[in-house]
Amino acid sequence: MVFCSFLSKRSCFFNRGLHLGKQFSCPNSEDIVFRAICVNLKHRRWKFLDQVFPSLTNALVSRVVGEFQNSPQLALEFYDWFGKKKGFPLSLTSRCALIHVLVKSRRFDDALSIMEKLIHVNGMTPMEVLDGLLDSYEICKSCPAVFDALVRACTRCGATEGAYLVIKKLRMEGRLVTIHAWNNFLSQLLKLNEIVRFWNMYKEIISYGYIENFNTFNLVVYALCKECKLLEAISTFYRMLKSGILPNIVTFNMIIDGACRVGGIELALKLVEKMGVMSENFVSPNTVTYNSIINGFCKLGKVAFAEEVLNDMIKAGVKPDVRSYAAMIDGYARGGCLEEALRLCDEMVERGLMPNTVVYNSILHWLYSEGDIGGSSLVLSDMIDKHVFPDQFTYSTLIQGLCRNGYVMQAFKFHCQIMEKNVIEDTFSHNILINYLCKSNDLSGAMQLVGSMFIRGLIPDLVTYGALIDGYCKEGKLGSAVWVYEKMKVEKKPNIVIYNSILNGLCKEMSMDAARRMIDSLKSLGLPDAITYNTLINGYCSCGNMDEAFSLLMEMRKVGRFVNTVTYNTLINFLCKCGCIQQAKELTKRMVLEGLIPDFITYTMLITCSAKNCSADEVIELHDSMVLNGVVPYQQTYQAIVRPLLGEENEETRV
DNA sequence: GTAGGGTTAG
Repeated sequence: MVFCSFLSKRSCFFNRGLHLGKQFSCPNSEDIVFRAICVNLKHRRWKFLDQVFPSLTNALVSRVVGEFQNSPQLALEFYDWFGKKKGFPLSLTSRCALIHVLVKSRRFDDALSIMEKLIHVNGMTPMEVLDGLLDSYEICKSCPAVFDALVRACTRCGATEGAYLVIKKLRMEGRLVTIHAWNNFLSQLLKLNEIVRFWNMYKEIISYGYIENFNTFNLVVYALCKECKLLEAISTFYRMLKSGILPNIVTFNMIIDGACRVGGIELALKLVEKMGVMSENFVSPNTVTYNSIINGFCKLGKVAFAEEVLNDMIKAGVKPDVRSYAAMIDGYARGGCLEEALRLCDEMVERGLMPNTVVYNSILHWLYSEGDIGGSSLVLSDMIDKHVFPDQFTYSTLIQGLCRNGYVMQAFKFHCQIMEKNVIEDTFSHNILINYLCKSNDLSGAMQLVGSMFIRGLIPDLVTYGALIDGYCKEGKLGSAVWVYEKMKVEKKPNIVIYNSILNGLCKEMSMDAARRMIDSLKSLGLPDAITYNTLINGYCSCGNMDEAFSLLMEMRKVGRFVNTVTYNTLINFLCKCGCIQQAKELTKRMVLEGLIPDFITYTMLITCSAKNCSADEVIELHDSMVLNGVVPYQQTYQAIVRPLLGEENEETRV
């Protein structure tokens, strides 16, 4: 050590020595450089290090990093200093040496960022990084946590497959990653919404004999809630308690939010109430808890209740945030109460909360839905004035708003503008326009837009393909639809929406046998939904095969959950078209008995048909009986048909 | 680690 410090104090001498060392290939020259670097690095004498830089080799870098394994900060600074130099690239081994040092000293974030750089910037595969770490493992006397860190790095930079390969290879070498690494991997799968894979992995973990920890349990609860399997989520909660693991606020919130999503707000409220007892008084509701409940009420259209929850929240000392207000503002706007929504905007500002992009997007969306172009323009200018930045949602909301209100040219112009600015990152805006073109029978225009998506590096998704397939089917070009379907199938797994469109195509060209076969195979996959059945019913009705249509209705009743208002409307529509008003009325009665309330379409169909086939009194009687059954008369139909039939003295009372 | 807003189907 004395010798080293002597050298460092005389750097000129050292430099000369180094020169000589090179000439005479002195066997100790690397040692000398190494010692010198160590001493000077200890004192952060970067200028000195700059001078010796030309003599550095990868082997030396690894040695220095190893030497500083107990001073990871210095090792890292050395690494960063080296990174700024232009010379030779650092070998994988030197980088891995540093990773080992950082992990051993529990500086995980630094280790992770180096590994992420290796994968992202240097383009290495996770397996190559793993090989580097394995090669240097013994030399660095590293610890197994380094492999957990690699798995974490992979999941963080989206290399999910790589993460799994790493785990698998380690397993084959007899090295097991810990449950923490698996948890990271599982968490990544949930973020990607890969639920099927999540459960496969989970089974694999359990089969290896790992003991689930707190995080594993929370992930399982989260996965179950995502799948709306609320009871199973709750039973996992109890399994957690049995294993001696106390659930935390996140566990509760996931279940409460899950309950709200399936409309089980009462259960959610009960859970909030019992939270204290169930957690041995460790857990109490936080902002997330209240926001889930608020959102639950808002989605049910009960915004006034949500406001009460907000007041309870404040009373309980939990501060509402922008999300609390965003949910209620969206709730009011969704229900057409824009004024109430704007009132809440003022209220949140008074509470010191500024409306953000989400709040503006929501108001914009519902204003456009109402056709209030003027209002949405004002909101948009306000958004710009207040420097609230638009995002992907804003762009697609504007494009859809312009399209659905007839400003198609402006929508395309706006789309081009934002494309030029390169701010479009997702498929929504394209999908909206493609869908619009498909609906206007401009399939070639739609295909062109798909082409421009590819050019921009945007990969068409199921919605894009769905719009095209549906467009072709509606045009009666089943061949083209199938062509798109085949193209899509290479990359994506079709969903029920796609199948429904194809089914509709088959029905349109009256290939009812093929349609029936299709629904049967969909059934074996457990895929059909209400729309599948309704499409087939509509198909049977269109070919005049009412027997098959009604026997399908029976079949649907047996299955249970698929019969809805549309099912009845389809059948009633065809009975009306055939002039069978009596049967149509009978069917409407049946519909009401099943607890389904006829909507404005049912009302219009029946009134129009009875006006053609029955006496004025019968039409009025039909109107009255429907109103008694809770039907809200469709004003346009009422004004055009029913009202003129009423005597003057009755007019006022019935409106 | 959990909560908000936008696209497809009869």
